[in-house]
Amino acid sequence: MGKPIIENKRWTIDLEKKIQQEHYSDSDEYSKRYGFNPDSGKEIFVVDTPPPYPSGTWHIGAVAQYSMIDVIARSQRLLGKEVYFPWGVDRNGINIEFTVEKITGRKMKTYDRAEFLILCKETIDEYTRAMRETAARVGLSCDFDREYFTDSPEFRAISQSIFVDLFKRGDIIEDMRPNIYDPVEGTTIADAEVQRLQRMTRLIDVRWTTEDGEEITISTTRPELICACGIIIVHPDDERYSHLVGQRVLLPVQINGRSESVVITTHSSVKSDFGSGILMVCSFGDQNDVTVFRELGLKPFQVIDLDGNMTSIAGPYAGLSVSEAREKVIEDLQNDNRILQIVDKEQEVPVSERGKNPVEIILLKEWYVRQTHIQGRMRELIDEIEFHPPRNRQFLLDWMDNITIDWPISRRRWYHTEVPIWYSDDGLKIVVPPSGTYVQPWHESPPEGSRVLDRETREDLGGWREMESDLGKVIGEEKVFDTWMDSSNSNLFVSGYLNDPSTFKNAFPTGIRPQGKEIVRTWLYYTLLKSALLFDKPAFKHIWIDGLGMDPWGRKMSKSLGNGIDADSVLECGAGGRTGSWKIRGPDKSVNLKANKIGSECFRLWKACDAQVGDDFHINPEEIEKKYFGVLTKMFNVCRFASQFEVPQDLDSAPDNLAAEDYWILAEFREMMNQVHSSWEKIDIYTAAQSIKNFSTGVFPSHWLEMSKSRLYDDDEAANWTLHRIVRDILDAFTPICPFFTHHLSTAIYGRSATDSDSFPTLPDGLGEGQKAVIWCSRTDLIMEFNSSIWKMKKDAGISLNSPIERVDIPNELLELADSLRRMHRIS
RNA sequence: GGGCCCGUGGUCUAGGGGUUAUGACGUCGCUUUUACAAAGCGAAGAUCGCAGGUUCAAUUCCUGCCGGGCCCA
Repeated sequence: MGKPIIENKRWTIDLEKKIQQEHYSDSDEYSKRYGFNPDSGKEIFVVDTPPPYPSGTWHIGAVAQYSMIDVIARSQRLLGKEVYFPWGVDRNGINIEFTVEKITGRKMKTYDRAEFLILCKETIDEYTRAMRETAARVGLSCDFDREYFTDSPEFRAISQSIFVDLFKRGDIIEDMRPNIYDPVEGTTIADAEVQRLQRMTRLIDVRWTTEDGEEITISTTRPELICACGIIIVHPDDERYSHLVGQRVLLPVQINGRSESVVITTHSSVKSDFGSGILMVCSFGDQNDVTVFRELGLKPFQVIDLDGNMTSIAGPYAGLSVSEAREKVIEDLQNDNRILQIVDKEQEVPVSERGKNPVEIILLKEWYVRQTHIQGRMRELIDEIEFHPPRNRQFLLDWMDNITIDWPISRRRWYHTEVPIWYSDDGLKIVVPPSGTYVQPWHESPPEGSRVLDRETREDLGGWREMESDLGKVIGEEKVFDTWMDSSNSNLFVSGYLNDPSTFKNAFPTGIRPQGKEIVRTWLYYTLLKSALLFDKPAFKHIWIDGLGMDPWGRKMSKSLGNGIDADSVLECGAGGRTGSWKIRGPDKSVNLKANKIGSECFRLWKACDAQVGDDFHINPEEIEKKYFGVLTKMFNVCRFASQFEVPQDLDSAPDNLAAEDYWILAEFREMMNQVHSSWEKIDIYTAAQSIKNFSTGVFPSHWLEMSKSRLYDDDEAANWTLHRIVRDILDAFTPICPFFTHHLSTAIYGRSATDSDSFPTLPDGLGEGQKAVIWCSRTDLIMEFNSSIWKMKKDAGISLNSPIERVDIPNELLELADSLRRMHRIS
């Protein structure tokens, strides 16, 4: 026994930052510790880290989620697996295009394409750096040496290779189909990117006239689409209109180059009680129009062009924008005395998620991934995957229930992966690049090794070099991929697909996909789709779907609500003596939250302990400190206490003179550690965290330690062994949650970092297990009750805890502990 | 309109057909026992959202309602 090796009296944020900096500063040591070595011979476990999108500051909810992904990675290392925890950054997409447009005040399409791409790259590089700093600050143990960007040639080459592969198999097709289109941004978008906003619109009752001269009323919010009307429908059971079925009706507006009348028929999609109960079906007002056109085999009219203007079919309205045309049509109808009434009505308008522009459904030639044919098989494959928590599987199944059309993957944007295709002069053949080569067809020719395919049959016709002269002037495709087309390859990329086939064999299906529930319908679904199409396999072994970070009142954090919390402010709270304070707009009034010290370790401990996976969690810095910093202080002091006693030479085998209380606590300890071990195996962070926390701040220090102090001070070998064995093992078991904390303590006391531990610590065989251990565990409650009763007795008697006390009977079951209990409480 | 989640002391949270209903924070009281007052121990504090139903027995299961949240249409 001597002075404690641990000098500080408590854990501090400055100490934490110092350890953190040391931890990341030596990159050799870092990669030895956390780098991925596919040849280690251990079981490979790949984490398909969600590549964050750099867009300024990192949302605290996301940082909290990432810290838990790190807990998963570290716990799997502790279980002896070869973990690949990649660090990827998702940099493709319309977001960065918008950012550059905003910074420069110029729309993308006024730039030269190459020049604009450079601007995007420079801007996103800055954000990328800031993000990596936060990643280190919160303790992520990613393999930063293998950092990947989704806009890198290597990543994009994979996306393009997969595209070519799926094209050859017939799973990617091009077709002229109704597409959801954002006319302001000039691009197609997918169903998953459509959002609905409540807006006031005018519902207009228009008088139409049949061939027989009968007048009928049709209500519409889109009178400018009358020129695209393909058919008029009524409900088959609606007797008011049964006499009209089969008649033709004249369009009440002027048109050009199409029939001036349409036929009336029946369709069950009509709601008879909406408006007059007669519905005009136009190409295309909404998704139902698309369905009716398809079901009835009608030929759609292309009345809106790519700029959102009316085409020649609209006759006098040609060239006007959609909204101008609407006003003009209303005015003309009014002059014609064809408007019966106009009612203001609240309506849900579909808008694009990114640009918030009202979208149109128009006919476009686009690329699609076929998906409707494989839904059944996907369900079978999804059944093989373990979900955490199981109930969150439902989000995915619900989304899949609603899939009725193929996935449009081409976009008319720029900072994305290019569709890797060139078209022959006659348009009948296409040229595709060789696997592994990234191409930009809009400004370059097909590279060496490209192949020529029949555009229709997909048959390989030969090498590009040999056939070049027959193809005429090839034209590069200008369109790009939807960003999900890239990000849905993340698991394949990190598992070694195409780049490292031997690793891929062992690493796929990918170990785990951790993500938030808000992107189940996109990132998760599309990834599963890819694996189903390419390999007929599930993409993952485990899927971990966490809830969302909310403000302290349970509302989503957002700029408009003014309730956001910056991640760095929480991680830096307490550093250099600076406290944290947050002014947050609550439901009623603004509230000031204050905290003195939080940091990464406390933050991670909070997230691990406070909410089960899948539940939304409230982020309140005040509570994080209040509830969890004390836990760190307590555990720190237990270690500090232990550090004053010399560490036994041999911690692997127990001395044979263990006292009864040692057997007891080792039994409790073994049970707790079994619980933690199986929790780490089940990816149950919450239970592991709670188990460690409860044992090491509760029964262990308050009962065993107090009971054993006198033996420890007397240099009792058994007590000393028990103390150090438990403390050392706890640090190992706890290291996934608080890596810097355990690294510091274990290095100081035991000369080796808990973060390096690659096997879950287990007590020597026989110790703390078996029949006797079960009996000891059954006595734990009694031991704690007995101790409490003495403490209470002394308190009631008004004497201090180290005062002697007389005439106390020790319960029969605890007679083996009698000596220790007497010494602990000074019972005479 | 649909799916899912949530409603338990002042606040947050665990549990789950029969318990004395778990723990944390806060409050109050007591205590500086050779680790820890940024601590320990103890106490007070809950008709487990509301209304029905099933049951010998409901906080727990079922139905409906109310309130909050997320996603979708």
